[in-house]
Amino acid sequence: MAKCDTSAKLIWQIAIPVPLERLFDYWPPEHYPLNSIQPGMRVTVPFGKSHKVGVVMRVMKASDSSVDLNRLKHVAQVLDTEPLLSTKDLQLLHWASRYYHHAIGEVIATAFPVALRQGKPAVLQRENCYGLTKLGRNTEPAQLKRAPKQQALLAVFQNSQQTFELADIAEHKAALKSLLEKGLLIEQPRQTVDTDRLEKPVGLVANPEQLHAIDSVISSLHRFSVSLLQGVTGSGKTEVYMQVISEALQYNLQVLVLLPEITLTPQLEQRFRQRFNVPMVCFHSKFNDSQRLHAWLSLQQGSASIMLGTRSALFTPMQRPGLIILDEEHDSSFKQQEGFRFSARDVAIARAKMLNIPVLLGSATPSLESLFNVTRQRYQLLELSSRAGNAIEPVFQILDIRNKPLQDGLSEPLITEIQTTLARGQQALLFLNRRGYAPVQICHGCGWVSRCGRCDANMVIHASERRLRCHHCGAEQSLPKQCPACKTGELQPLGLGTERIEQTLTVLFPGKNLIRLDRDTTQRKGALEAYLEQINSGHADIILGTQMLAKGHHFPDVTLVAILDVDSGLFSVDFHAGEKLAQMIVQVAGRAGRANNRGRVVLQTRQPQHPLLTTLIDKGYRAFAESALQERKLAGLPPYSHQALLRTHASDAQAPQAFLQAVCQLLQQNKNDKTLVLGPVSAPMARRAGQFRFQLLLQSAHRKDLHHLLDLVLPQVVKLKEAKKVRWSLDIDPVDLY
DNA sequence: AGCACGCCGACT
DNA sequence: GTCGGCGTGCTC
Repeated sequence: MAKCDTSAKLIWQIAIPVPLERLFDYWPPEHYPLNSIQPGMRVTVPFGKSHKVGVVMRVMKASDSSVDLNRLKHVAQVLDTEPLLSTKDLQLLHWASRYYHHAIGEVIATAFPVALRQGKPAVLQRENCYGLTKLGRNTEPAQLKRAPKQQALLAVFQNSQQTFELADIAEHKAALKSLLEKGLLIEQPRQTVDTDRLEKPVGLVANPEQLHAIDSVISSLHRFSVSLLQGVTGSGKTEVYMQVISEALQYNLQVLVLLPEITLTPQLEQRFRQRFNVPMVCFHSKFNDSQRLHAWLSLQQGSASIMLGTRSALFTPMQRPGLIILDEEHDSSFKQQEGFRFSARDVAIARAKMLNIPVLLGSATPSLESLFNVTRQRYQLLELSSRAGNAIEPVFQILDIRNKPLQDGLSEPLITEIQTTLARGQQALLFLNRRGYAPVQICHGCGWVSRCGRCDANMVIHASERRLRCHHCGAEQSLPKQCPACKTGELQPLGLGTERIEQTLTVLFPGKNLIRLDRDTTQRKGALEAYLEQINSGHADIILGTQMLAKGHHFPDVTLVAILDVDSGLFSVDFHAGEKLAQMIVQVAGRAGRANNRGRVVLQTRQPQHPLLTTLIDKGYRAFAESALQERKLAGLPPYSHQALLRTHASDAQAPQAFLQAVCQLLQQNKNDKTLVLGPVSAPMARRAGQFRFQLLLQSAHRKDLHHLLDLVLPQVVKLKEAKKVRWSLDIDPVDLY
C-alpha cells in the first residue's frame, strides 16, 4: 500500500496518566471533524494492551512529530464537546509538572475528580433543591423527638432560611426523605442567583484591624497579590474571609476556599451557608465520587460561586476566578505526601499569579516560609492582634518536672491544677501526641521488647483490645501473656500513651466525665462529631487527646490546657520539628478560654530553659519565628535555600543505597558546585513494612541551580539499571525529612 | 504504573 | 513433561 501524504495531516499530543515524563502522539479518530478538537478535551486512546483516558494537550502538524508516524494509533473516542480545562489551567498544570518533576499525565489527572478520570460524561446534573413548607416553618424540631436525624435536618433548614441542593445535604438522605413525606420539606426548582441579595443581613461589625485587612484584600481584587492574615483563634479571621468573599461576589466572581483535611469543614460550611445566598459547593473526602463530580462541574461551568475544599480541590477550573483563600496555611495536610507531591499553598499562589487574582493565606501560626516572604515583601502581612469579643490571651506556664515524681506522666502540680479547674466546674484539656496504652512492652526478666518484625520500630500496646500494634506498617498480634523469649519474666508496659493516661485519670478523678479523642476512639463514623457535641454541651470534664485536638475545634469551657510531653518535640533529626512544635503549642493553647474565662496553658518539660519554649512563651510566636528564621539563615536551611529529597525503598537491603550511589555518580558528572549533595544516608527509620529505605538530599541556595541540575540528571536516573530494583520518588520542598 | 514476554523449580 | 515465579522492557 502506498504511503499516504502525511505532511498536511494533524496529530494530537495527549497526556496519559502513566508515570512517564512525556506526551503521546495519536492520529485523530476516523471521520472526526477537522477543527472540533481543542486542548483540554478528554479522549480515550488505545495504550499498550488496554485503553486509557487522556487529555489533548496540543494539536500539531504530523510533520512536526518526533515519532515514527507509522507507529501511531488512532484516538478511540473524543469524550468532551468543550474543553474541561482552559489554556490557563493547562499552563498551570504544565508548570506544576515541571516544578515538581512529576509526569505530566499524572499531574493532569489530579486536576480531575475520579469520575472524569474514569471517562464519565462531564454533564452537570441540574438538581432540584429542597426548602421548607409552611408546615415545616411552623414545626418545632423538638416535636420530632423520636427522630433525632430528622430533627437536626429540620433545624438546619430553619436556622439557615435557605434552600439546599441534594449534594449539600446528601449525608442526610434518609432524614430528607422522611421530612419530604411528612410534608415539612418540598422539592422545588433550583434557585437562581439573586444578585441583589447575595448576602443575608448580618449584625457583625468589623473591628479596625479587620477592616484594614478587608480593605487591603479588596483593593487588590482584580490583580495578583498574596496577603498573610495572622490572627490567633477567635480573632475573627473567618469574618475577614466572609467580607472579602462578599466583595468578590458583588463582582460576580468565584471564590475557592481551601482548608486542611476533614474536621473543620462542616463548621465553616455552615457559617458560609448562613451568610451567603449564592450556590456553594464542597469538595473533600466526606463526599463521594458523584458528589465531587457535581461540585467540580458547578465551579467549572460557573453555576457555583464558592467552593470549599481540601488540597485536592486546588486545581478545579473556575469560570470567573476572583479569589483564593487558604485557611490554616501552615497545616501540613496542604502538602501531598505521595505520588505528585505538590504543596497546595505554593501552587495556589502560582495559580493566582497566572490568573491575576489575589490569594489570602490565614493562620494563627504562619509557616516560616510565609513569614520569610513577608520580610522579602512578596506577601503582605495583615495582623489581627486582639481577640474578637472580649476574650483574653491565655497564660502560659512552663512546668519544670525534673526530679518531680510523676504519676503516669502527670506531675503533682498539674494534678492539682486539674482538680482546681474541675472544682470550678470548668473543663481541662490534656494533650499527648501518642496513642495506645504504652509505646512498647518490655520483659522485666530478660529485656525482650515488642519489636515490629518488619519495621525499625516497636509495637505499641493497645490494652483495651489486648493487642500489640505497629503504627508504621499496621502489623498486629495479640498481647503476649508471657515473655516470648524467656517465658518466665514479667512483661511490663514502658512509656505513656493516651489510653494509659485515660486509665490514670479515671482513678485520680473518679466520677468525672472523661473523653479521649484519638484515632482509636474516633474511627467509627460520626464518633468524633458525637464527642465534640458532648464536650460543647458541657458533658465532659476532662478531654484527653492527640494531634486531632490541635486542629480547629474550639472548646469554650476549657480553661486549662496541659501539654504532657513537650520534650519529645524538642529533639528531632528534622529541622522542621521546632517550627511544628511551636505551632502545635500555640494551636492547642488556642482551644482554650473565652470571654471572662481566662485560659491557662501548662507545658510539662524537663527543658524549662530551652530557648524555643522561653522565646515562644515570653515573647510570642512571631518572636519565635524570627529567631527560628535566624537559625535557618545561619545554617543555610530553607527558606534560605531550596531542597529536593530523593527517597527510595526496596525489599532488598542493598538496592536502595546502590541506586542512590549511582545517582550520586550522575550528579558528579553533571557537576554543579552550587548544589550540595547530602547522602546517601539511610532514612531515620531505616526499615519500614519490610522495606529498606534510603534517601539523598539536594540543597541549593538558588532554586534555579537545583532545578537545572534535576532537569539534567533525572532523565538519566530513570534509565539507570539500579533504578529498576527499587521504588523511588522525588520530593521538591520536602516538609517531612523521613 | 500495568502488562506482556521470557527463562528456571514443584506438580498433575 | 506443564504451571508459574518475578526479572526487564515497552507503552504514541
